[in-house]
Amino acid sequence: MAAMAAAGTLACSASELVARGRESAAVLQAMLGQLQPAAGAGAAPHGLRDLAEQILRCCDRALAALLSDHTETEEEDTSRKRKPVSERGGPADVPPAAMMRSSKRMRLSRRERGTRVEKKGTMEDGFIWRKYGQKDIHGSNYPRLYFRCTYKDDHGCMARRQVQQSDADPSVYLITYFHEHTCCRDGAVEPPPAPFVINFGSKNGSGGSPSWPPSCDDDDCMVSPETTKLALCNSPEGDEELRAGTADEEDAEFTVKQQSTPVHELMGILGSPEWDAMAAGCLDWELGYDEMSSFDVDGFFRYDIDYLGLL
DNA sequence: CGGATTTGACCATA
DNA sequence: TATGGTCAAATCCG
Repeated sequence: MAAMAAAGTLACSASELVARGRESAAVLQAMLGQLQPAAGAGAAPHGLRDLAEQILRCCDRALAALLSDHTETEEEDTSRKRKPVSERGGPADVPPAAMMRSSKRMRLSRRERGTRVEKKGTMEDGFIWRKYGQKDIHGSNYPRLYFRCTYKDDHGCMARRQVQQSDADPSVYLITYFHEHTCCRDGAVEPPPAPFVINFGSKNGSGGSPSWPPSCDDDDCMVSPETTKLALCNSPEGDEELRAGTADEEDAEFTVKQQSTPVHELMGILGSPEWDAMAAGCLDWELGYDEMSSFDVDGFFRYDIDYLGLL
């Protein structure tokens, strides 16, 4: 019992670290993208953008794996309490169609926790979501919106999210994620083609290069598929502020403020022994989740973030 | 016309 | 029984 609690705490801590690393990787990818227009002496070495994308994908997978580990355990516990449809014995006059609907209904246990993210100004996260429901929540001024992955049918991606505006600050969206995106694994969905430039540096997106997220005044504004396809697996979260944590761990939240780092500082790292060590660490992630148990995640991300001067 | 969204109903859980 | 999550028919939209 205590071991399970400890494991849960460890998973929360690790997911925070992975999320932080993911933010750093997104910034790194953005900076590499900014190098593109200046092709020549200052241009990003070939393959670095691919590496940045790889880091992002690794972080996404690791985060999803960490979360699914303990949420699936909880699901097992609650599912045992649920009677199979055949045993529920619905009313005799229930039409077959209604029974079919009932059996297809896959509900989350209220005990099942997702990953909570607070986003300011937009609910966009780079993934393509399909809204499947909306509900007025008792005691809340704003309805809760329910989304699932657009590729649920195509690739069986079970990723879902719930979005609700904050009562305290309507410009803040409380987003809770459930399950991992499987739609961008194994090439099910093509990763963004290079070059892909994300402008993280300014809040107003000025500067001429394409920016993420696209400007949108309407709170319900959804990003066009043409735009979103470019970031399917990377989900660059280019908001001025992002807070993330597990939905049941208030104290586990942390804040990441993204800043613009001069490109020349980044370029100073490339090719150095430090960079090689960082790259090797990222590539090792591709070996699988088992290897992560012996990987110094905390040290890696502290090193990464400190070196880039993002904190 | 096909895909996405809306919305009322259904159902599980606390 | 109240509340919240999901379904699916109706509707909207490009």
